[in-house]
Amino acid sequence: MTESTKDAEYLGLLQDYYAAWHSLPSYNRLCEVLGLASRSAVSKVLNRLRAAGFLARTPDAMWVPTAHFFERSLAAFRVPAGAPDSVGDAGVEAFAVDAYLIPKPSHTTLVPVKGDSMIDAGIFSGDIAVVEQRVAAQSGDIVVAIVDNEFTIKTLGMERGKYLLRPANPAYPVIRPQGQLELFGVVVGLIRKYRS
Amino acid sequence: MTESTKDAEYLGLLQDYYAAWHSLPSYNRLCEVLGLASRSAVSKVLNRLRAAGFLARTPDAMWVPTAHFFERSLAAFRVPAGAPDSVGDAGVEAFAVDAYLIPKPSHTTLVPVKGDSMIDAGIFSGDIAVVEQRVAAQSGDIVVAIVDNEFTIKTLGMERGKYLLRPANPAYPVIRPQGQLELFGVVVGLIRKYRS
DNA sequence: ATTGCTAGAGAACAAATGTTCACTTAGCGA
DNA sequence: TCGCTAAGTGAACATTTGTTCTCTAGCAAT
Repeated sequence: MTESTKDAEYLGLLQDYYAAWHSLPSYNRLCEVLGLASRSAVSKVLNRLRAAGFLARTPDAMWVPTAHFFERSLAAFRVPAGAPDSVGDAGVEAFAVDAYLIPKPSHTTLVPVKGDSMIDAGIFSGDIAVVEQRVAAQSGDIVVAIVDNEFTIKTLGMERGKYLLRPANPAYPVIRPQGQLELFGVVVGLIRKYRS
Repeated sequence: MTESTKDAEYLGLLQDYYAAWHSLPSYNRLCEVLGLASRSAVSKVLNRLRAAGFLARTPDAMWVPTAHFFERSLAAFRVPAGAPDSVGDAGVEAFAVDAYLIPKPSHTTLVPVKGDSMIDAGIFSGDIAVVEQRVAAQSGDIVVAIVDNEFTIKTLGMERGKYLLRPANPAYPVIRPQGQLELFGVVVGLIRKYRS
């Protein structure tokens, strides 16, 4: 928060570069991007930005952006009546969405929601559920189970040591699976799009 | 496309690493991440993934992910009871979360939702609204307006030629702004994240 | 079997990497 | 005006980088 005006500018340049390439450039390229002549200056800038919390390093000493690095778009939100139109750069916030919702891409599937059995949980037909494929889940999780060869989204409940699937809509019955419950995954996020 | 099973696995490992660190690792680290012993093997894997369209290179020859890299698998509607596992499976198509939700990044802001005035519309406190900044909206749109210097999300309605803001919760009153309605934008999408 | 093909191992290489120095410059307060 | 501090320069350095080469093991088709 104490980063100087200059460093804020450097941060902006970095964010723009990242938005364009989804990666941070090498020192040599950073010289051009930041408008610096020496790599040692680049080194100092990076360390300052790390101190300010915008960058971090992997165990292999690679520079990586932190959550703060992507925060800018959200930061604009408590703006009073003025015009928060300084939204500036594209890509950044879009990219944050993906990272925000999908921490484990390779185990994640997007499942379209059909039906209104979960409306009381704010899950509507047409929404897209972000599902992390797992074998285990806890009571209370919203899960995707396979019932009668169809995906179904319900809240996982437990009754006398047996799992059951609870809809969030009084018009639907609780499902008590006979035998093993076929669990596809756990709903970790939700995506909805309005109009076209 | 035609990438082998093994490459699909490599891609998954890369995607997970990227999700965790927001950058691609160096060759040495890639050896560990991919479970390979030689950097030359890593090189070949990367080139194969580039041929498949998942990776690209910057002008500086750095490896960067492409749009394809961020596509998630969208489960087909009615997957039969089997296991619809990873990438190449039938019934699973690619889906880019960012492009889906945010077609116009430069006019789009993410606004955290506070309060429960829209619960009946499935918009909960803690959700994040995808807001496209516009001056005009239609009756029936869910909009972000500025009332008393605060963002508020409501359904835009019209009554005798005047705009009003309708909550989706009977416990809240309809807002009839005096004078000009200060419109921030239109809610075009919604993002929700469950637990950890 | 034999052939061909691909994935991966391993070594060697020049080139680029990131860090650390000592040095210069600019801004600021006393 | 004098220092002091912080930002940036430029060179030097050992490491690491990514590429290329050859070589081997496994697999499929014949």
